[in-house]
Amino acid sequence: MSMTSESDNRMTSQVGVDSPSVEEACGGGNTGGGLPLKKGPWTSAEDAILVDYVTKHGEGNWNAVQKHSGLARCGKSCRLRWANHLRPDLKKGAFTPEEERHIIELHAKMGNKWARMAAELPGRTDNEIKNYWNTRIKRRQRAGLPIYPPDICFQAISENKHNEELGAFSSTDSQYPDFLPMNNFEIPPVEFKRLEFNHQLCPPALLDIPAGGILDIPGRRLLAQGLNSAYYSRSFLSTMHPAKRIRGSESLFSGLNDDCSPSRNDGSFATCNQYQDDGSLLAQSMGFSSSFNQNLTSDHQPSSLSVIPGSHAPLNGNTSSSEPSWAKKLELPSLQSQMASWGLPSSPLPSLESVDTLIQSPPTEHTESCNLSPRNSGLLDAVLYESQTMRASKSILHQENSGDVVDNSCPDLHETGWETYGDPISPLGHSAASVFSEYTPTSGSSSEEPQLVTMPACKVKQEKFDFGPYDGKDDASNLIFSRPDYLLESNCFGHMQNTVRSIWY
DNA sequence: AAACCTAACAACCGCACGTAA
DNA sequence: CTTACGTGCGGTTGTTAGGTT
Repeated sequence: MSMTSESDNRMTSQVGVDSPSVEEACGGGNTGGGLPLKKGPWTSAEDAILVDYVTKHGEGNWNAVQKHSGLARCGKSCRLRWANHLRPDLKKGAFTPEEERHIIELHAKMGNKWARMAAELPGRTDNEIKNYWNTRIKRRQRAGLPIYPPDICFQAISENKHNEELGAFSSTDSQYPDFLPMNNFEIPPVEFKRLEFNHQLCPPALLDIPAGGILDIPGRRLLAQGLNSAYYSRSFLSTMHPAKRIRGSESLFSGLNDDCSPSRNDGSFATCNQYQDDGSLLAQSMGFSSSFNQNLTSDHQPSSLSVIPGSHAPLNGNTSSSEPSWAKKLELPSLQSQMASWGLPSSPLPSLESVDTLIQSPPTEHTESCNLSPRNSGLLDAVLYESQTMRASKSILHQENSGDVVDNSCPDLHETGWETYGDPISPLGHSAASVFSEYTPTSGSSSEEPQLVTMPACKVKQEKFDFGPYDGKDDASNLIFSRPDYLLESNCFGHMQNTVRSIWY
């Protein structure tokens, strides 16, 4: 409470009791007899009053605190103060390494569920954890480091595979009581090497995975982002490279329609020069928009598009009334939330909804009948869920692969799956590109300046990324670790664990 | 010494949900 | 069934201290 004490005098002078928006700030606006409510830091005197009151009357009914104690604070503020500072069971001081590790695991599991995380960290508050996490994100953002340690990704996917083999799925957290061994704080080292932004290593390559050969998209996305991108959370992404964010779906998709030639059929990339410095171009150049072009020729209007089997969205861009409830709001870990946001069958932006027509979403029946739901589940659950979803979607596509609706070759199926996570509202283009251009390790020596990587018909700016020394080799063994598909091969994990040198911590 | 930057912390704000009237 | 209220949660902003330039 040193801070409170120190601020006592200051606060009494600085924080007046005449704050104009107090009533709005505290829902209900209970001023208890018209006493103006105070805002700002608490004084020790106020703390004492609150502690005394709670000691006598217990927690709850916070608005009564102000009424009965004369404290010029709204109930909301009282609750917050008590919960975050005055509770006797609070643990003060910095997080221990064990706690930090636990937070990371919990965040991978739960996402920004601070309260739930706090429930698993005795003596810690949601606010504390949130502040810690946000600070940590900033720090790692600045350092260009991934947010989640690779072993968490490995663990998640390994368990995914294991559970698939067992055929046991559960959406409950208790499924993973020991999500990661607490004593396994040491991360296998990852040696990042230069990765040429070769379009053969771009999503087309990622997507050219034999049908049914390996895990479905979620795992690949997981690793693509978890291992290669430092940008997992939407908020994180939204603040990191504003200039690269997709400015608007309108521009993106009008661009796709108007400016991008349907060039995917020959494996090349569309010409979209106007998006050169935009995530949409990156997204296109990464190929995620490629199957848009399968359906979207330059003279296609959205209304002329067909409904992809399994899609909830009518292709005229109207919001689907049958949008599955889980699609409306997903509560996913930061790893997941980014992914999931890309994959939402319906995006919050109406203008994006035309995308929905191109994004294959799981049939409602399937969703409803599925035991797995990304809501309130953790990373693994979401992975499993999405894997199932993708499988179901693939199945549907296979069944209806007549060519009228979707002209699918096997790779296209994968591409469709990849697109499923391609909600342009979230910076998929950015993140997808980030996997290969921004956050794929590049040579320290050769990347002093942003690199322009020439691709068929478009250029992608490759940002400097310093992952440490680079030995100058571009051999496949170096590159392969950047390939999520490789990472998902069932036998790769052990090798990976032994080979990679972490840039974590 | 001043300006600037960053981390850590505290608190506010708006929204959502549950419940009682 | 509707509404108001209480509460919880997550996002965001503001403040301060310490370090760096």
